[in-house]
Amino acid sequence: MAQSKTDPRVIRTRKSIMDSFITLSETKEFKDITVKDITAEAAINRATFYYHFEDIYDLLEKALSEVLLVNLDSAVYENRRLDEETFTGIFEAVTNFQKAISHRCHSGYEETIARIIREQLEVIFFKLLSKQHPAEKAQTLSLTAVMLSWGIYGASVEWKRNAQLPPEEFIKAALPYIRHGLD
Amino acid sequence: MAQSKTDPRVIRTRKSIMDSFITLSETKEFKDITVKDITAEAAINRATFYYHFEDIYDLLEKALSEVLLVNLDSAVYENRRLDEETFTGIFEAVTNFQKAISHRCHSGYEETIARIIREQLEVIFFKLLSKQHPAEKAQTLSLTAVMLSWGIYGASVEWKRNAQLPPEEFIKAALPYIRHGLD
DNA sequence: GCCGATGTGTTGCTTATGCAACACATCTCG
DNA sequence: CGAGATGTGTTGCATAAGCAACACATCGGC
Repeated sequence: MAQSKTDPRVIRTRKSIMDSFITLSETKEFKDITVKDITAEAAINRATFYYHFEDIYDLLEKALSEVLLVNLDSAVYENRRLDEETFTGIFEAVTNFQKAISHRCHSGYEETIARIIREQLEVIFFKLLSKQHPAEKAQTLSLTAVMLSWGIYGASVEWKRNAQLPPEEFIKAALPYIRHGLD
Repeated sequence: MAQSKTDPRVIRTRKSIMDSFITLSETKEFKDITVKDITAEAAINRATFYYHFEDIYDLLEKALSEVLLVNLDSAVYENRRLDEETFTGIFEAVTNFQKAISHRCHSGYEETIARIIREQLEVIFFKLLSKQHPAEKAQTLSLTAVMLSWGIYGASVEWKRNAQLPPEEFIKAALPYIRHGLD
């Protein structure tokens, strides 16, 4: 509730730029997408791009964060509790995201994407934990969220390496331990 | 080739307003759509609406003209000649248009819509005639276009009244006479 | 009657976006 | 090597779009 509503032009323009970037990324790899490509696709001025984003790496982060955030939010949706179902949904969202972008970033972006995923996971875990344990110290919740995000991300990497099971089966093995720890 | 490119913001905003109007008209009748509805749907400011359109009737005309124009253009597409196929396509576009908006304007707009249709028909006929008879005087071509547009519109009214045949069959009866006159 | 609620246009000022030009960096080709 | 072509970021100024407020009209209910 901090900022008193943002200008609709800003919302439109940012969305247009991000959408164009996602659209282009279905054709080209990230490294082959230029700022000119994006502004041409979005039919906005190049100066306007730099009004909203530092550079194309900034856009990459914000666009991917946004996509992941939407997936995570819809995975959590009504389940405010951090239960097994929510965990499974979150893990599926992460693996879907990884699959979706695996074709588009053949080199050099792995660590960036890893960080994006962990950051978004941390945010959502912190929110869920705060609801579930309102009395707990913020520092404790924050640290727990950090550890969970690293853990889930690590599990998704492991899943990618030898994916015999579907994600929801794969993560099932870990759930009792996570829950036990949480409870 | 007169104006040296229009501002992309203008194109976006006009399109957004017209699209919103068309979208709303799928739910409500024309007479129940307010300027506020449109600007809310389009997420633009009301003052911006009045920057582009006189009032809601102005929008009605421009939006419907645009829709019809697109249909007509795609009906004509590559056939630059005003032959039987083109005529049939144009007639179909008109009847489709009439069908599409017949649910949305229960009262009071019939004459407006009739004029829109005739105006657009006149424009497209004049263009086609000019290509086909470049040597002819503009006044002659213009008058021919006027008469054709009234004629085709009248045929569409007649078709609506007792529509036993599909449009392309219905218009077939008139084609020889039109062609004979044109040739 | 008159009141509040809702819609229409308009206005002055602020802010976001467009545009053209610039300096700089790569890169490629001869 | 040098010259052209392409991409990046930045700047100053022009214009479209946002916002809040206003006056006015219409309508339905008390």
